[in-house]
Amino acid sequence: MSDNSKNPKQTTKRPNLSAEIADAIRDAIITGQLIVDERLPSESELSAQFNVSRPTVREALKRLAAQSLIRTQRGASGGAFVNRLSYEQAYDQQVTTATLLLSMNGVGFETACDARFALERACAPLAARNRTQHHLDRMRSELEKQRNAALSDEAFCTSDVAFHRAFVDSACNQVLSYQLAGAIEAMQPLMNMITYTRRSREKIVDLHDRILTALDQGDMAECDAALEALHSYTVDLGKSGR
Amino acid sequence: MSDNSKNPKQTTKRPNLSAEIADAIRDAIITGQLIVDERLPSESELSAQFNVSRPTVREALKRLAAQSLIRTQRGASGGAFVNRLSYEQAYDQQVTTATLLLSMNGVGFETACDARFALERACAPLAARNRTQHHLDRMRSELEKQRNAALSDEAFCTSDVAFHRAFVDSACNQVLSYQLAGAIEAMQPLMNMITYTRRSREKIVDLHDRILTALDQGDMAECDAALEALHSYTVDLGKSGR
DNA sequence: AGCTGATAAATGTCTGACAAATAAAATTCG
DNA sequence: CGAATTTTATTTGTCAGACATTTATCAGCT
Repeated sequence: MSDNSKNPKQTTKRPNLSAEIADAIRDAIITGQLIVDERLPSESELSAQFNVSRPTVREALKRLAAQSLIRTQRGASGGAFVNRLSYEQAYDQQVTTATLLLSMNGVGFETACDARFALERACAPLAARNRTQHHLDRMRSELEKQRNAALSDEAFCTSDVAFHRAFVDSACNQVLSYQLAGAIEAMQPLMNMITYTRRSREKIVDLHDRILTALDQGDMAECDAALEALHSYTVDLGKSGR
Repeated sequence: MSDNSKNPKQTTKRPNLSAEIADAIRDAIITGQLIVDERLPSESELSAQFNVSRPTVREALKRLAAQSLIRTQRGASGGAFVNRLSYEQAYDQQVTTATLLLSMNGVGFETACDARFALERACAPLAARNRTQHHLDRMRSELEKQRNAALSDEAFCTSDVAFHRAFVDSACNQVLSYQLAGAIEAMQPLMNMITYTRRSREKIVDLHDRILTALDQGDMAECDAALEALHSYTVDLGKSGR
């Protein structure tokens, strides 16, 4: 790792040192050569190792920081540390990425909707088995909000998302919750924008109630059926708008 | 946007200009103030606008580049452009993030497995409806590979992943394919490491065959049953190893 | 008109410096 | 001797200016 800069274009004529360095460090983290909370060499040491200037190293480190792979700390015994990727940070990235994918690639409403409900229905069996009173309470609380006719459209939507998030969380599977963060949160604006003028809150609240009741009783078939009904209703709303 | 540097600590004592600038630009992209393929101001102009130096601006831009939000181009009429986030780029990030989440947070084998198969089973209805001959051929081709007893463990696993990827893709829903990239690819090493010594290839191939046959016939119930069987078998393998 | 070379604009990189934060060591005082 | 305080060293954050490299554009020549 000392003289890798002697030969000018060793691999594939890369005019992008900071990206190269970032990739090298990223690989070291992914393969486990650098473990969580381990401190990277200081910027000066890294610039010496890679034979580049400090600004270049810094650009590489910022790339990694943007992915939450490292965190930095100033001062003596400060530096860059391998970051334990938290679910919260991963959620945010997931939501950002999913939002952009939807808005930038002209994904059709029905496609997004199909994906969203397919994923959510995947949670039903686990949710029926693992849900706790805490989850049921969260969902019931949101449902009460939604019954209030004075609620603004925006607040109704937020509560809608919270309801479905609680449902997903009730599967008690962090991986699933993470994976669905994008599907649920990113599609809120999309679905909201398309359906909020025509939807019947009453019907949605009824379906939410069916879901909650089914979950309470551990009836995963009924739960799935209610989700499917919500799916159909939403898709129909989308179609009628075109 | 001109004198935002006059008051030293306007919001929350942030000693991190490059992060602040990156967030500002990111927001502009997400909210649609900057649209795809639009060119950002040059680094010099940005440093003037934000009243910071060019290296600081560059660090901000590298953060965005790391998330594939922008791309840069050298030369006259070059610069930073808002990037159309492609599914391919999103796949990579998804897989990287999911891999790290699993390895860094001590996710149990069963939890990961439950999530993985729940998500994959979510594809079954859509797959049964939308699969094309192309997808079936891809899966059949992988299945043939897997029947070859001379195949190395590693190659068998790669083919296994390719088989499931083809299955997911057969739902013909890009959003779903994107969401499942992490679930399928990131868990390969995990599942492989745990089960490869004890699993029966024959049994797995049989189950793959059931899945493929069911998909061919559009029998989504049978397809789901086969996936559930594969799920149970995998979980059992994990349990017996503990 | 078509090709060629100069020009300008932009990113990529380097050097060197200073500011700010922070922990550890050194010092001072009770 | 022990505790509080000051100093010091280390490291990241920021700045300024410079040069290298790439690339589109345009002037000029054949």
